[in-house]
Amino acid sequence: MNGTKHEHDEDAAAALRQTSLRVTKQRVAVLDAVRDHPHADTETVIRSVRESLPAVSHQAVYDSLHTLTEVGLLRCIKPSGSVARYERRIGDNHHHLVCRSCSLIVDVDCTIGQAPCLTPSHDAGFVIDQAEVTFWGMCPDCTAAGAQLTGDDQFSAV
Amino acid sequence: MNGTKHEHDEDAAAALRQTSLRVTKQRVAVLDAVRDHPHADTETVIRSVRESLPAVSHQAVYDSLHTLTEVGLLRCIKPSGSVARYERRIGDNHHHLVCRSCSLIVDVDCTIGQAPCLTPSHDAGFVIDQAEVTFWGMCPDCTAAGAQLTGDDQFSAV
DNA sequence: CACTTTCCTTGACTCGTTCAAGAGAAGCAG
DNA sequence: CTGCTTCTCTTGAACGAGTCAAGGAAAGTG
Repeated sequence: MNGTKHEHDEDAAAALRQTSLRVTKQRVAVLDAVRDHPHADTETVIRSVRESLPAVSHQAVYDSLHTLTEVGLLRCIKPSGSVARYERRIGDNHHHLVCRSCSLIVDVDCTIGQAPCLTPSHDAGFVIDQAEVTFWGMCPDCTAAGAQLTGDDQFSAV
Repeated sequence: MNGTKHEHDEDAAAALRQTSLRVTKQRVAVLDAVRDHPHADTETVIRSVRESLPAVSHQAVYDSLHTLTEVGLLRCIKPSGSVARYERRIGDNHHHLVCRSCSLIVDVDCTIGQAPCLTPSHDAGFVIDQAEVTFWGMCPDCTAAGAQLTGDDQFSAV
């Protein structure tokens, strides 16, 4: 295992110093939590942060996630039917594969060429700045387990 | 103006009869409401339905939207930061352009070829059944008005 | 028309998220 | 190092889209 807790903290602190944000232990812990739990939801981040800082308020985590997303240190994704999830892989506009059964999210790189689907057939006069692609399906585990879609999944899916 | 209220009702009723669902005036009204308000949210559907059926409960509308989506008469979309929205254009897996400023949603047809982006660079073993593409940007009106993104928009956007 | 099954009404409730006020700490100037 | 200013965190209440549950109403069937 390379990458100690301390190195993570240093890395997170350095990232924070490059913004105009203050370096607080809460924010460092939130950045580390998201690094350790890819595509984590807020609840997971809160639990993870509390392992090192038992007294953090949920509001501090919400605030940190918002602020860090605003300055570009985190990216927020919200697949249909899911709560907000955060990731530290930013700046490459990669896309996501979401399991309809267990909500597992996996990163996928751009599909065709380097700017896939960035040109809709007509843009209706819009100034487009991002194309977000979400692939829906079943992850290997759920496929193997023969998982069936629940009514709710079907509803929120299509 | 072609397409009277009565014709719409007949059309909606016919669509319902092709499923195993009962034809109720609430469901007919919901179908008509979604036809009349493309990409309408639930609140809009409720208001629209109450123009002809003042006494419908919000629960009846929620139930109808769910059921109609399940049987494939409606499609539900939920862009990040937006509530659920419904549309009657189904079966062609078209995509959406969303204005970051006013939340206007516009349909766009498939982009490259007929099955755009349906093949991620690696599928991580997933069985993929749908690729959902959302284009984010600014609609013509907001661009002309020089609308700036609010902090909140920026947050939920990237 | 009577009966069965599905659907709608009513009203309470959940859960993720946000709001607001005041206490606390980060960073800077001296 | 010390005090000051400003930003950040804690506390606790509130919000809103959506859901749950029980009983009454209406659609479809024979």
